[in-house]
Amino acid sequence: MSAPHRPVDPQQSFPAMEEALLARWKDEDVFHETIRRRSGRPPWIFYEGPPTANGRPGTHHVLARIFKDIFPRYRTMCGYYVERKGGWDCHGLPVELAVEEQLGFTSKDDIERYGIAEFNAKCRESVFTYVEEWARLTERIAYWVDLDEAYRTLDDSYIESVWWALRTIWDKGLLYEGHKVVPYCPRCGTALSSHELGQPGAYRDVVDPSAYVRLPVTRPAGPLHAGDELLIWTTTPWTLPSNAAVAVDPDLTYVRVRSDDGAVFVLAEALIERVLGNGVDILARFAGGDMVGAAYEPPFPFIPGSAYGEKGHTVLPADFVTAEDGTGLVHTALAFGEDDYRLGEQQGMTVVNPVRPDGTYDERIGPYAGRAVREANADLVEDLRARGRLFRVEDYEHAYPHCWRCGTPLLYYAKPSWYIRTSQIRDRLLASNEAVNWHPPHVKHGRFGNWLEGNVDWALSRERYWGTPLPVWRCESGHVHCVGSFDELEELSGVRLEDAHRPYVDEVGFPCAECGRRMQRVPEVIDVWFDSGAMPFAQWHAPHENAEHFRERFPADYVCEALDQTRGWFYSLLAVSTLLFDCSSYKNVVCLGLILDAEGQKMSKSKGNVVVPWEVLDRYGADALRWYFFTSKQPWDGYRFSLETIGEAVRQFLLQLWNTYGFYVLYANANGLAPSALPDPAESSHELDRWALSRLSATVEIARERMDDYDATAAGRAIQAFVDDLSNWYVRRSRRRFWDGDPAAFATLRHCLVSVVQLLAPFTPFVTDEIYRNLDPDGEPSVHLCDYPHPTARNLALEEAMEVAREAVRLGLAARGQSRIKLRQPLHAAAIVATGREREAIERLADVVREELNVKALRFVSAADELGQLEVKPNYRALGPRFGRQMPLAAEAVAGLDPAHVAVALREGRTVGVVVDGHDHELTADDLVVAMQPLEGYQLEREGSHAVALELALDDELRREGLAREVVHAVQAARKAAGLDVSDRIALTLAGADELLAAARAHEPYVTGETLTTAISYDGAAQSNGGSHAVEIEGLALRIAVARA
RNA sequence: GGGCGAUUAGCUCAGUCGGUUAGAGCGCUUCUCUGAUAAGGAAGAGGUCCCUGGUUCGAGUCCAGGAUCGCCCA
Repeated sequence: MSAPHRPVDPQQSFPAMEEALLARWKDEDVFHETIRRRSGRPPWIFYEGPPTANGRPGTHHVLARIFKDIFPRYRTMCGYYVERKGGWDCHGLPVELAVEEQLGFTSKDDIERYGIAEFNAKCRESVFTYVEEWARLTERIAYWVDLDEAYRTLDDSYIESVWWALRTIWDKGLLYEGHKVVPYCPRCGTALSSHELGQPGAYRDVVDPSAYVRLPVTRPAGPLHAGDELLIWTTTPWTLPSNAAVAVDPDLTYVRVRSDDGAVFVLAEALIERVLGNGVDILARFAGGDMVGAAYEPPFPFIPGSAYGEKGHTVLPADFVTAEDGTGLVHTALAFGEDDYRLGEQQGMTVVNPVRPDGTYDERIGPYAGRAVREANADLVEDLRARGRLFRVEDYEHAYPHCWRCGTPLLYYAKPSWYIRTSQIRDRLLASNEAVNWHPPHVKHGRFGNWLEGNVDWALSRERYWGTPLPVWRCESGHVHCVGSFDELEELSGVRLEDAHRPYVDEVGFPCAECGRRMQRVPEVIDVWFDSGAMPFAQWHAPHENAEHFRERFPADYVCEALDQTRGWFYSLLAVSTLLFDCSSYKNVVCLGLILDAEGQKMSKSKGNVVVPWEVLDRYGADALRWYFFTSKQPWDGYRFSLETIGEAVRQFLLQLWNTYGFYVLYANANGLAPSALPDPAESSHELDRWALSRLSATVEIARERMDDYDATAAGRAIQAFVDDLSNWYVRRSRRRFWDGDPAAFATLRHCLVSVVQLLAPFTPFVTDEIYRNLDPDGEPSVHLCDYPHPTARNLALEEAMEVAREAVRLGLAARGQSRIKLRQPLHAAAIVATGREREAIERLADVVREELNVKALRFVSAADELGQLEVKPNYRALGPRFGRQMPLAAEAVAGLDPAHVAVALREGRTVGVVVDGHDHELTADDLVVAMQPLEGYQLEREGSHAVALELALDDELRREGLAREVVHAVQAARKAAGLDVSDRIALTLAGADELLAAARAHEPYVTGETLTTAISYDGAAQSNGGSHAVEIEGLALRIAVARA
């Protein structure tokens, strides 16, 4: 008889098993088969948010990728057709920076000298530096995604789709060139989008000099006198050479005050004390509006007031001035602040920007020309001091934005730039968001919703090289045209693009349709976030190709990324699709939290606390890592991650599952029971079997319900709870049936195990497939080709009854523990306090309870005062609403009742009367809780109204039986020490104390049966045999010899 | 400075509609069981449910204010 199942190694290395399964999946093409099986079924759409492969994948990428994996797997098993097209984000500054670093470049000039074509060729290579490690990790963690068919944002087809999108937006009048003050990186030579400002590490605390500067009035207005000094405050001294005006709040109260040294300062009244201290002499009070028009001497002489127009170096009214900090008079440098720029626009002033794109002053700033602006701060302040123009300087610590890639402090800087007028469709963005199901839900109207509320136009252009070129052509007369396809460009120019990137696309020109002059592409490329936001259609080259294909796959049912993508991909997806299709690209989204180290510190290379995913995978395997991420907590709360916590996940769950499976295989093989020989588990009449199936069905219900709601955590925990029930209750209580070869027990356990691995397959795809293939050799080739289990009929009464019985067992075992009488020693009876349904439940499962407690009989005690004293308490939940503020009085009245009377009355279905505050009330069984108070000296365990007591008296018969069990225990140990298999038959020889031998004789069928003994002797002849074992049982000697029969 | 979230045992986390003895796992101590054995069971130690105030008969749970941490924004 060959064994029905491959033997299970209890010491199985999970990583080794996983490697073997990876090879089999590859051979059998299981992933694609799971999709092929569902072709023609309803689609369920998943979009992959593209990572960039120019950096190594880290643990946080593993987190994202397994959450991208689990729900598509689940939906596939549920019968949906779930394609999983991978993707790579290829463009953008990170790539350029890596190449610049490699080539030792420090500025854009270096790139231009090197050649854009050559530079972009390097970028193209660099994008995929780590693509193999990404692919290897992706496969190793069993993220089933099609990387062979992955979309790549650098492909010309992808770019053409992006062009189509931009052209469509252009046609709607939502693409425009504007001049705005933008955060600008002087090193990278480009503006940063607001999402880039949102990258981790963008805002850092820095200390800048904050200067109070004196500006003498040269032409007074209103109450001002010539020579009065306007006090202004700035935290960016480098903008002072560009001072164009001073802004005041026309309605705020300002004062002229005389200071100690005789100077007259002008500032807001509310800020006198903060700026000047106490005891100043107020000369005049007036509204800010009164000062408007006054002219002053600027802090630096480099740029004359006239350069800004008529209003240069005068006092202007503005709506953004507050008396919160500073002086109430705001230094205004038109090119370097959004408010400043807007004010200049309103006042018809000319913007003068003496700062070069590389962040240095130009020749207009005399001695400072060529210097990096922020580095000049200190010298500028000294310069002011030397000329008596500095009132005070202090260190000012504030969070200041930095370039998220190169770390350079940004400048706010007026630049021409291309925008998408997203602010105009703000309401549509909000409406799109309304339709999205967010996990966790608070993101929807919290972080993300608030962000949409404050939507500003999308700064789209980048003055860089490696990116999707902005398809806008402009002629010398300023006419502009946006191109929507390569065909269109070819028609216009006669040139077919072979590479849509710079510099090739820059070389294509054509005559202007309006004036006939040559049109040339504008130099900018676009924000990479627009690339990724365009992936729903661009991944298919829609609409130029596959338009229908795309429509069938839009929008996505599911996307998942880390929480930091709220303003990244989640926004770009929503914005692009709302601009084009007026709806969101995704219906359900899961946000993942941050991964911290074991101490709660953010993982970073500089701290050296990064856990490399490979370490975990090599030591514990992918299933362990996946299980930890799925079930340890809600994924958006973030993780405290360490190797140790993963080890716990293995011990807690995977080993328990593995042992239960190993147990099945061991005994199914020992009994030669093949799956085909087993009965239908649903036919079993055994209570434990029916209980297990009902619990299984309950678990299936929860798992499906939670997985449908994208809650892997609760689903996984429910499955784990079932595995625990299976292992620590079903198997434990059924062991006898397994070694007796009861087919119903095997059928039940096998069905439960197979169902469990089907439920778990999306979570831990390796161990589940290993188990499935061995338990169901005639079934599907892989568990991943199975259908997700469906719930069957529950038996709620039985589930409840088992709860009650287990509670009785728990209490009984606790009493055992207290009594110090070993569990191997049988006792006469356990007395259980239970009435009504609870008593029925325990009677129904009496065998289970008796065996577990090792007692001969169960005795029920309905009049519970036999075991302890009754106590009656109010049921607050029921009585609280009824009595309200008189609840304490009611509780008092209840406490005054006679518990014995109450118990009798309630058992007989009568009500109990109480008087509360002079009024009569009737209380029913629901209104009262009858509990036990144990009497002194009883061996009793109680909890609430439940109690179990053990009868401790032993007689000779019980004692003999206890000794017989000790003998069996010793023989089993001897069998094991002799290296016998569990099914080997033996010849057994016993010798030693008469009392032990008598006990064994008295229970000989039991002893021989338990130990698979075919021949037993008590003559001690085995003493001469080398295989003899000497043990001591309760002080009595026993010698045991076993030999294979 | 603003928004969002978190704070429960030494650690990791549950805690439903507000209900009166706040739980689990890990770790620790003691015992026990064992034909799954690096598993299982019992007992013990371990708690200012972040703080303060409020609502309520009753608050870990609801409200307000504050603290600390994290993320996002300015």
